[in-house]
Amino acid sequence: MDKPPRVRFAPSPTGDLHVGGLRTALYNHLFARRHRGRFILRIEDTDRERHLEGAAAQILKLLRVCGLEPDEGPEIGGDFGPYVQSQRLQIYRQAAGRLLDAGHAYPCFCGSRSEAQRSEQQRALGQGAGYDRRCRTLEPAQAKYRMESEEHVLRLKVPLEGEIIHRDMIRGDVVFPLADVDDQVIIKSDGFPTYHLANVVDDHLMEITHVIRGEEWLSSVPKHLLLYRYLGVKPPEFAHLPLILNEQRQKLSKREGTGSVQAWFQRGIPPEALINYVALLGWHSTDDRDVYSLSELVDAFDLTRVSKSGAIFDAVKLEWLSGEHLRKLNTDDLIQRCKPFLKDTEFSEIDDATIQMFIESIRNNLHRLDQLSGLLKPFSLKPPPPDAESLNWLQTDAARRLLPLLTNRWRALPQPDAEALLNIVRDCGKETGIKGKDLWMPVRAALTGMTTGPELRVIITYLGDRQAIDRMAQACDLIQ
RNA sequence: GGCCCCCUCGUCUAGUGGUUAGGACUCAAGAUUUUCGAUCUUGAAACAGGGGUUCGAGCCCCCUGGGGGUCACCA
Repeated sequence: MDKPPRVRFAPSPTGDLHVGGLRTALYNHLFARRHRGRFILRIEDTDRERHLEGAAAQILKLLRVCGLEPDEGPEIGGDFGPYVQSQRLQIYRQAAGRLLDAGHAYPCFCGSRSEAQRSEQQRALGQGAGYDRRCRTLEPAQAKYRMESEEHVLRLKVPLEGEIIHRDMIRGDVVFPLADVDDQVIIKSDGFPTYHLANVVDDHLMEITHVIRGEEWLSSVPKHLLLYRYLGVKPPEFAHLPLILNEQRQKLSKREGTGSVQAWFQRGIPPEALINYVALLGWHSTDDRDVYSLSELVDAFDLTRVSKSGAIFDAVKLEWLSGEHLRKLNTDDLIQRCKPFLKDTEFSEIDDATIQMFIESIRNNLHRLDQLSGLLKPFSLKPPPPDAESLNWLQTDAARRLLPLLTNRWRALPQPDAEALLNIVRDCGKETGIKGKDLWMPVRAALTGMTTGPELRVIITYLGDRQAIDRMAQACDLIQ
């Protein structure tokens, strides 16, 4: 690469960041870092109706949480600002004006409603969709006159024949017959540009060298290429990423629970895991690796190795990866990340040392931080009544023999710490010939009312001998 | 429907003319563990179909089939 590349992530602020957007941002970021280029954030807010207050700030925040800090963008600055399209309207109008003067665009007075009806009719007839180009042949003088007083849009004058060849970094050459390309609106009647115009103008002005975006844009490439041509500028390189799909193999939307980045964070998937997972959706190195940190991704990433086919989002594998990352975190970091998920539990006030003890006892079981309260239930100081399975264990013959015996010996202990208590369990096991599950499950059930959970030693240590002995006694009463 | 893209285990993928088609998730079995996780070992599981080209095709070409995207004054 001769010059350092400049790439951008250009979301529209219409809601949450979704996982498709996150992956697009990630690939752009990886490409920029890999080639020592610049990663730019640009907000494409040309749709005034769908615009959502605060969405842009939220997107930036989430990118930062993921470690994808832009080099330029709103709130950040840079030499090519402003980075918000609604602040660049003058620029688009000028560009559109030049297109109009050069005869590559024309005003259209047809109005949106009648056009929508027409499109539907045409589609019903099996014709190519799109505008019927009624205004394309208006007298220039007359058109100009009407523009003064009538509401209108500006349309791109697409050649009626010929073809346009697009060379894609991922897909190779793609040929589009121009006869199938609509006379796209480039300036709306409210004076705002459409995506196509604003996008092309900005990518040029911001000196974007590589456009890396989702495949849903592939079919509008001819419009964009035409725009570059008519504006007299060299188009950037393009890479169209395969789509991320839901189980129905359709484009994943942010409306679906699995599609929302924020929803995953709320469930306690660490950002590094989401990044890692999403990186693997459409890209893989030649080695057999799956677990990557962001910086390892930067080293390994290669845009030309991105695959062409859509990838189904698999929450199960994401959660596995999440567990892997959670386990890799250093303890202090993990403690801090756990705290928000402890907030509404009975453990909200406990100290870091205890949290650490908790975490270490369940670390291997943890896939999402929102599992914390469930996993920690055995430590509860106000346990619910024993569950069905525990009850079964408490009613075994082994339990009936064991529990009273244990309780009495525990009571008799001068220094009843966890280790001493457990030694008694072992001793009783030997004496009675009860071993394995038969030995330990009744104890666990008596102590926690559950049949799963962390090591008993840790639980007893936390509960304290008093509490432990009391619970044993209660269990004995229960099975009498 | 037009145009465009895509097609290797259930899922994500490795593979660029000669491979027992590899890995990961999931699943199953075994081991280990005071339970469940976790861990280790083993196993099940795929080249959409049909024609070519070639000594030889998952890899190249064509057709069929299937999936998807797009056809807005939304991005």
